[in-house]
Amino acid sequence: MGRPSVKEQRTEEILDAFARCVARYGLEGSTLERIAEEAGVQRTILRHYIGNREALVAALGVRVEREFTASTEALFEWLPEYDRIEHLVDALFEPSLGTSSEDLSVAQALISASKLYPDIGARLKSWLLEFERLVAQELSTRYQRASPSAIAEVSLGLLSIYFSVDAFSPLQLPDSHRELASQAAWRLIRTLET
Amino acid sequence: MGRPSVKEQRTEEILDAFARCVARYGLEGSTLERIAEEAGVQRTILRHYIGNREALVAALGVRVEREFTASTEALFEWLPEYDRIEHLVDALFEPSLGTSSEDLSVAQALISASKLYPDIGARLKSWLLEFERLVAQELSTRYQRASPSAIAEVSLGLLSIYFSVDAFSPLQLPDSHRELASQAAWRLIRTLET
DNA sequence: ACTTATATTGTCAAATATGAAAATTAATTG
DNA sequence: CAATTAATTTTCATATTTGACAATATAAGT
Repeated sequence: MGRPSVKEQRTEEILDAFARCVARYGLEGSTLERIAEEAGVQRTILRHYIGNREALVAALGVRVEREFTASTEALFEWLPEYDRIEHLVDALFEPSLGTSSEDLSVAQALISASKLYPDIGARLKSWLLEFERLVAQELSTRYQRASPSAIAEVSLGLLSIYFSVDAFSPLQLPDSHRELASQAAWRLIRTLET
Repeated sequence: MGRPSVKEQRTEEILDAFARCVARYGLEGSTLERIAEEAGVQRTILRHYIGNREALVAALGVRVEREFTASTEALFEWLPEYDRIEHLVDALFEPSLGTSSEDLSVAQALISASKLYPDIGARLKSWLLEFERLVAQELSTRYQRASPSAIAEVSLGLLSIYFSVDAFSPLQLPDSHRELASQAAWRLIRTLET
């Protein structure tokens, strides 16, 4: 009995708003006021449902790892049976396919801040390593004769290029940059042939 | 006559401290108090020599562009006559050669914040494009038969990998990651052969 | 209608961050 | 040492941020 709880939804809304703020203002720039405004609620609501700033940051860390891991795995699940790598590269470099650009901004901001929040750093690290592992798996399935170290090098390079496209995006480089990045990724992948 | 001015040195010290804070706490997380403490002066000193927060941020932008551009060009000046690309890659991926890791953290933080500070964004953009231009120049001197687009792709890929090594560094990935990144860079470069 | 559990709003105090100016101290030159 | 110029410290006001709790409103079940 009693009034039905909206704790789940509110918590989601709040952490979503928090993530959007982090993408825009960075972690330290995301004040409780801003988060509340972004979520369209009073500031005291944040405290009521989640807790103080420390608790909010911790909750964001947990949520981000969960979401990112899920969407990364969803991406690989979604890959069709054939031309998997082609689809993967398209998803990584096509604007607004796969992981959203905002997510990567959040990831960057949290990685930079992970010296102050080691727990978040650990979570993002495990997400990233899993991402790398999935890419490597994909590559070694296609390029069975490639050595493990070659696979590791290309996987890392691929992810690096992928991340950089987003890291540079606030600079409003010409659109051609995204295409160049995609081509660079393919260059790297092709080094695994024969 | 009168007491000798230390404006130059103080200004340097303050902006250095500011940069260190930005690397650690991000731009929004760098309060005047923290910067002052990092510089070992009173907060009012910042105001006296540079101005309010807005002026400080603007000054940091100017300084960062100047410093980064200078050290990037110094790097290319420093390259010997032969094996220039080998030395360049070493400089980029060897820890603590060339541009310091802290500088790149500052660059990342400022790039993320450049939506709020368009002027800083423009400065970093021009630095980055110059960096890319220099790399491209180096590559096309060595690989004269490579097409301009191939050169552009590899230059961008190279810088992306370079930046990512630093972007990921707070995660304390195994040391092997740096080596993998370097190898990935070489893989990319070798695609320009013949 | 009453109870109950929860949502939502309101209020206050403390801590921190910023802005601005006045007052003081220190080094140099004549 | 006196004058001068600039460095440094002191002080005050204001705005923002955060924390904590009280008070009220709302939607269920009985």
